[in-house]
Amino acid sequence: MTLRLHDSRTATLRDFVPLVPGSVGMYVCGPTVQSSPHIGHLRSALVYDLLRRWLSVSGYSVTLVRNVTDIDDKVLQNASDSEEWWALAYRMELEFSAAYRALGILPPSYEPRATASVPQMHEIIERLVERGHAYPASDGSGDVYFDVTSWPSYGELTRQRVDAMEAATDADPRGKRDPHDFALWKGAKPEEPASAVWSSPWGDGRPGWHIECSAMSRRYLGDEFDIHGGGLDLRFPHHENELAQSTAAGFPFARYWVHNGLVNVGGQKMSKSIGNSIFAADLLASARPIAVRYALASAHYRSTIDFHDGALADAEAAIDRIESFLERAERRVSGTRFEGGILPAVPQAFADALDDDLGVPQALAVLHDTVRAGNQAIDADDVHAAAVAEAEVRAMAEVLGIDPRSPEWRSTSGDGSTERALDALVMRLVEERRVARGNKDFATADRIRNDLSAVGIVIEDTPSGTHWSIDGSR
RNA sequence: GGUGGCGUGGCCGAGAGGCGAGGCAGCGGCCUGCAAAGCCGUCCACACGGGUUCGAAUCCCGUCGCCACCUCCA
Repeated sequence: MTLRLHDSRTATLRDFVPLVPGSVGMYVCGPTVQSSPHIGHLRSALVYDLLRRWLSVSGYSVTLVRNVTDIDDKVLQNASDSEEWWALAYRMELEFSAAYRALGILPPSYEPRATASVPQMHEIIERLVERGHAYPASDGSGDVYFDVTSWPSYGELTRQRVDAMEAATDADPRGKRDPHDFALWKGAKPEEPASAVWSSPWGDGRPGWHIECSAMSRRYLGDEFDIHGGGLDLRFPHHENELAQSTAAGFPFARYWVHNGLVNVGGQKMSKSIGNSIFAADLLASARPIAVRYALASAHYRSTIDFHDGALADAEAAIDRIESFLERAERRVSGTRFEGGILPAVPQAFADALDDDLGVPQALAVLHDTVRAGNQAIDADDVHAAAVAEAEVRAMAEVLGIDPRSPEWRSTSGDGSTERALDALVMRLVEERRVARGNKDFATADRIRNDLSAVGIVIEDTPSGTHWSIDGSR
């Protein structure tokens, strides 16, 4: 089975056929670095991280470009006397990078900033003006607009007709010929800082929002590329406008359009006015990052996630189950002839699930089924089957970025000396408890177990001895 | 007004004409000194009303409810 993706432009599932066999060029709309990252930004970046990982595991060489919009009305608005817009943008960019890293989102191949591609934007605008699809505003503002009436297929991405669209209420029509025309270039205004002004063939100014993505996708991926991704809320107007300006300029542009669902909180869209936004920093402080990742990844990428209390607890429980199986399997398999001898591979059903429009929920079901089968094998003392299940679970978890045994989620104390010291201390208590249990002194045995539990160390008695672990949810 | 989506067991969340996804929680059992972990069993759901069909959660019609987008939100 080959990968099938839901293409928003055609609203159908389509077999994925790359432009160049063996490689994939993928452009994802990144954040406008105007304020701190929230749960929705994380979900979006995570979706494309999962797609990218699966494409890579499937044998493609993936070039992932995720832009940073570092110049924009809101960036300018949120700047202050004590912090210039570019300083704010960079501070926020660092926050985004930290949040992505914490969630195990792999860095994109390239992460271009809009302000670094202004000449490439000019090139596209020039082509549009030459071809009669864009015009400088007649009011002398220095604005340059895309002429939607000159482009009959405008609206194709969202299947809307221009004449049926609501007229823009907030936008200042200024020198537009049609209220639906959108800005490619915005003439400089006296109140805006000189640092946010670039010269252009149409006068000093700054980029419109949409043009940057057309310019940067082309710069890094070419006139035509495979996949364009972004949040569902960007479909219109942002992606519609990108598509219009790039194709009107003569470029084939994206072959597949992928849109991820949004994150609601308490049944409502997050918004500043309601004050229900969940910021990345708070979220990551409230649970293990691996559990946050699981929680955000476990619903299908196109569905809306209604984030609620308990979502993280569910995810913690699921991760714990995977983790305890892997620890259990590792203990049983190590020292046997199967240790390290099984080539890690994902089960076919798992691959089929991900090939079917990135069916993470079904893929997780396969992972959990394999965990159960592995536990059964351990109970039945079938070491070979246990080792196979262990290798499969790790392979699957690695694809999804939720392998609790992977170095990215392990403590980062470096040389392991802290772990060794702690292990020595705990094992002394475990030995003390073993002796007490041997003497039927269960009061002492239980006291030791309770004391350890009070500091977050869990004791388990198994046929192969007593094991301890740290309760990660604490 | 236009475009699109959703309603599944106590909760989360897949599926899309017949063979009970999965996770969490609960209950019963096995195991255990007691636990924990694990295993087994149990809890047989698809908004409502019609229809099509041998058979519908799935297709069709209608109704109700919820949501998103319609010019600078991931």
